[in-house]
Amino acid sequence: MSERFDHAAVDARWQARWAAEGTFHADDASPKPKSYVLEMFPYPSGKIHMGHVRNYTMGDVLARYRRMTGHEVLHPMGWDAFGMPAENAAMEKGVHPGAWTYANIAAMREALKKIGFALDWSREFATCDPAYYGHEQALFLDLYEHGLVYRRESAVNWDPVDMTVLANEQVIDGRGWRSGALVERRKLSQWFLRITDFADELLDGLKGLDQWPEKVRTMQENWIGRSRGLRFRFRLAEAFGDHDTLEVFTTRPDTIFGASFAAIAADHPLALALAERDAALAAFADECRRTGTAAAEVETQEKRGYDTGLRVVHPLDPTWTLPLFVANFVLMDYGTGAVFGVPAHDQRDLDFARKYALPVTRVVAASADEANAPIHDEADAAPGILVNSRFLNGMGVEDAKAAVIGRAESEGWGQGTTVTRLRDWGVSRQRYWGTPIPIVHCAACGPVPVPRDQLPVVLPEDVTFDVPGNPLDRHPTWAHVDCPACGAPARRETDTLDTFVDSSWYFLRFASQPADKPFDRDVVERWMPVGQYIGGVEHAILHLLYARFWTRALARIGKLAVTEPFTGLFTQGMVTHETYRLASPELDGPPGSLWVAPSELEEGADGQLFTRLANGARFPVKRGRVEKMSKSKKNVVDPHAILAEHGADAVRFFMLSDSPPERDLPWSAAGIEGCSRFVQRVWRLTQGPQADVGADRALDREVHRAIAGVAADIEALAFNKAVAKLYGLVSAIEKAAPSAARTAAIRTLVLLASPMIPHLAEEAWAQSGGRGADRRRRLAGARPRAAGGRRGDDRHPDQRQAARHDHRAQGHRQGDAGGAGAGRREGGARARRGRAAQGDRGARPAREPRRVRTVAALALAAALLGGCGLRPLYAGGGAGPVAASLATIGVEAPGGRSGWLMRNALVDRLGQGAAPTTPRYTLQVELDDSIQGFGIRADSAVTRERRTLRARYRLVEAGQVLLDATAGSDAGIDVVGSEYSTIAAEQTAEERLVTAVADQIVARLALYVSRGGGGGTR
RNA sequence: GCGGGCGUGGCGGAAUGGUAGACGCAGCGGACUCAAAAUCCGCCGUAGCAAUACAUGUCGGUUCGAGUCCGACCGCCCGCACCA
Repeated sequence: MSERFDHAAVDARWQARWAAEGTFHADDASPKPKSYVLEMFPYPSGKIHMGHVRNYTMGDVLARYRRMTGHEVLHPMGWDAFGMPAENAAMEKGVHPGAWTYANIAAMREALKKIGFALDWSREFATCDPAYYGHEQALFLDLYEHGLVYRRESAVNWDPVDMTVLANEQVIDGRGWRSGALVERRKLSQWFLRITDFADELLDGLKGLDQWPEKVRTMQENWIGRSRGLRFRFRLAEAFGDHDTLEVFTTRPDTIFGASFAAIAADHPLALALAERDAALAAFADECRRTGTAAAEVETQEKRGYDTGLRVVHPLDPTWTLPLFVANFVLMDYGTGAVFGVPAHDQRDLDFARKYALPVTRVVAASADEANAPIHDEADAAPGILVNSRFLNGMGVEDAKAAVIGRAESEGWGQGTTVTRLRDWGVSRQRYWGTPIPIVHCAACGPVPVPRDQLPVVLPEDVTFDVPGNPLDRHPTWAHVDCPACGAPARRETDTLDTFVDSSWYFLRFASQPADKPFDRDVVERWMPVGQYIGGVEHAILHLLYARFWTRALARIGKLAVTEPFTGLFTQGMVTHETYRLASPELDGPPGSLWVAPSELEEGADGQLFTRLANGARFPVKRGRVEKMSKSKKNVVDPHAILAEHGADAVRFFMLSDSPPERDLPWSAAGIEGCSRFVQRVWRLTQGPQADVGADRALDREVHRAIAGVAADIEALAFNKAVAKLYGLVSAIEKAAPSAARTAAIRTLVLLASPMIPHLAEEAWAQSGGRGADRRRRLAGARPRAAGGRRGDDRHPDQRQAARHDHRAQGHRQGDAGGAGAGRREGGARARRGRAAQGDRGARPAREPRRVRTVAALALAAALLGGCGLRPLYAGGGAGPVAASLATIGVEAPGGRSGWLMRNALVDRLGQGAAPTTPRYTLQVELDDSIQGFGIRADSAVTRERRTLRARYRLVEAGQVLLDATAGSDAGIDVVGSEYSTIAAEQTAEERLVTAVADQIVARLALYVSRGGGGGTR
């Protein structure tokens, strides 16, 4: 027997059934808790690559897991279909961008279906469909009508290769993010979205995104770059043309008496005006512009300036003037494009001052005594008190800032303000393959919105790409329309929207897609926000910031109540692969042609790698670094071939194995083979001999441990750990003799592994369904057992148990004990911050109320005790006689974890900060700790463990035993509630048991002591 | 320069402050087989016959106990970068 798992047949069978039965359709009207799991939708380049497979597998495991734990899951897929590659293909191959795109979509859709993702394909759409972008045009007009869209002439980043404008976010090191070409500056009339209006909101909103990676939040914070300071005007000593003042911005108004020069950017209006009369200045400014963007080595660039000869008047002393420079380090884009320099406290200003022999005056010092401590080559940025600063002397830096701002405002020469690095979002693109901007330009009326009933403005099909530039511009008829306002001949806007607009709201359209409007608000609000969003960290700023902005903009204009679109964000690592190069010193020179693809490798008997050249000769190959898969390095592995060979389940499993999901995953042939073996092992278990009778307590424990561990790991998106636990469970089952317990364990294994290897799981489940007690027909659509019935008490079973324990133990520190336990668990939860996969409404608050309820239960227990007439034995408080006696007891506990916990618990309860140095009494404690499994095995669902801790303790004085007694407690651990119900770690139970037993012991000791020590030993 | 992250076997990586190296890969030995594939069993940080000792980048500290917490340093990765 031991037939091998036939992945080709099984994969196809279940994929067809899931599609036919609509297994993964999300029901908007479901009463179940909603869970929206989303992976960043792909650009339809034509091929799926391993990065896609990894990304979507992670989301899929989570979606399937959520479905099994009783959630109504929305897990959609679509296509980010506008963009330049389609136009490039049109230029290179002569195909229409639309035809190219849709062909790619078809190919990629089939590929994704072969991996068996639990997607709701009924919601699929492509952003290049007028049925999508028409609604986008409507939303654009909504924003336009609310003043969040405007048009202005502006210097733009022009990509000369792609012949389009780029947003600041798309310029990387002075180059286009896609083409890599050096970006030029041009003046164009552009449409802008007022994202800067939302800078504060977007920044402040980050604080609430505690399930986002810290790194991404920091990147967005830095990108928005908010700084507070003073904006004020210098008066020019002599006016120049229209210019009689100069506005500057500073974050250090406190240092204003340390100013020794003012400087403006080469593009500053005043600099431009001056340059018209001064050829040398014009030349200098040109030079600044040239080096301005291109220089990556900005840090090393020399600080240079050009003295304009003008002087500005110090705002706090009309007799004091400063020279005005044009300087290469001043940016027109930030603040006002003008600064004043304080050399003593800013390195850049110091370098500049040294070069041009400007005065350096210290105005902040550690103390008044050091007011004239010299500044050498390093500016002093340390905080301190103000010196050499007239009315500011003696103030702290913050006080001085406030004082200067206050004075500026009262005297009217400046005001406190906030400046951000963030610019408004330029969305105009001179491209064909994008969403047409729904505006008509009329000579008489100006820009006029296209009336709603004329939307969508559809792209013309008959376009040519034989010459560079925008085909819409040169289309013979498309742009020529009558003005919607006055009827006169007018011209359509021929720019299209940045494709980042398309991806700024697609998650809303997934949640609701009526034909007549962008989305149905009620339905969207049922699903949103996305509970878990998964994608690459390369979108940390652009896409994620724009999507947050767009969502907030819709909220501001009253279209939506949601402000943050993504509650949980996870950024997964890349799939990498070893690289291989021809090993030849003489060929080491020119890069590019030396890479060897893995498929071209052969391995010699000695382990040496080589490749066959065209003439059949062997050529040695050396291993290179492990790098991101890329065509240029030839280290790409095509998912199609791997899927065909190993099947979807093995590939999925590999994507989750070994590396933590946030880190890079090195692809290896050996690794995927290992996963194939695992799939076959699981299959063999399901096909092997089964037994109907017989218990196996040890195996039960392994199963329970696996259920708890796998569930917790999936929740935390720690897939590699869940995989390891499944391996462990498989090993344990393989080693166990046939029994009813083992048969049940195999069924549990299938359930546990089903989110990862769904095809095998469905097949095995269907096979066993005929004989098992549970006749659910479709595993993927399975409802969790008893999920509804357990909602009434979402505390962990252990905690219910704990409450009973404390009741029994009659402890006097119940609150402490319970509180400490809860606090520890919370700490652990925090440690996994940002990964806890519980962003959906309803799920997240579980932790807090749980703790509150536990504490409340303990308080109730204490109150009941009081009502029974029992009074605390420590009536005298910490200074009472009982307490004093207890404090003289030295504790001897056994080693090991339980021993230490017990000793600490006792020392704590005996009122000792630490063990007494000269104990009068000795408390000897022995511990007996055991765990037993028990439970109802009938449907393998309800099974419990019981952990028991017993202590024998003796109180000894000078070798004489005064008291010899036992204490004990136990905890039930309800291991299987539904397939995935979580149990607390057995260690947690241990800690609670220790505290309970310690309470008993101390209570007994206190009773003994309070009775004067008589009363015998029992 | 600023911000963030990370240093654990041959490799990917485990480890609520509690037996470091789970699990996988690679490797070694064995079983089955005419042989191979597949599968199964065992070994697998370093040194040592062994008992044992030493081991989580380095040096300190906190703790009964530190890979984990704190401080300093070294190294690597990522992001931003003349931001006034």
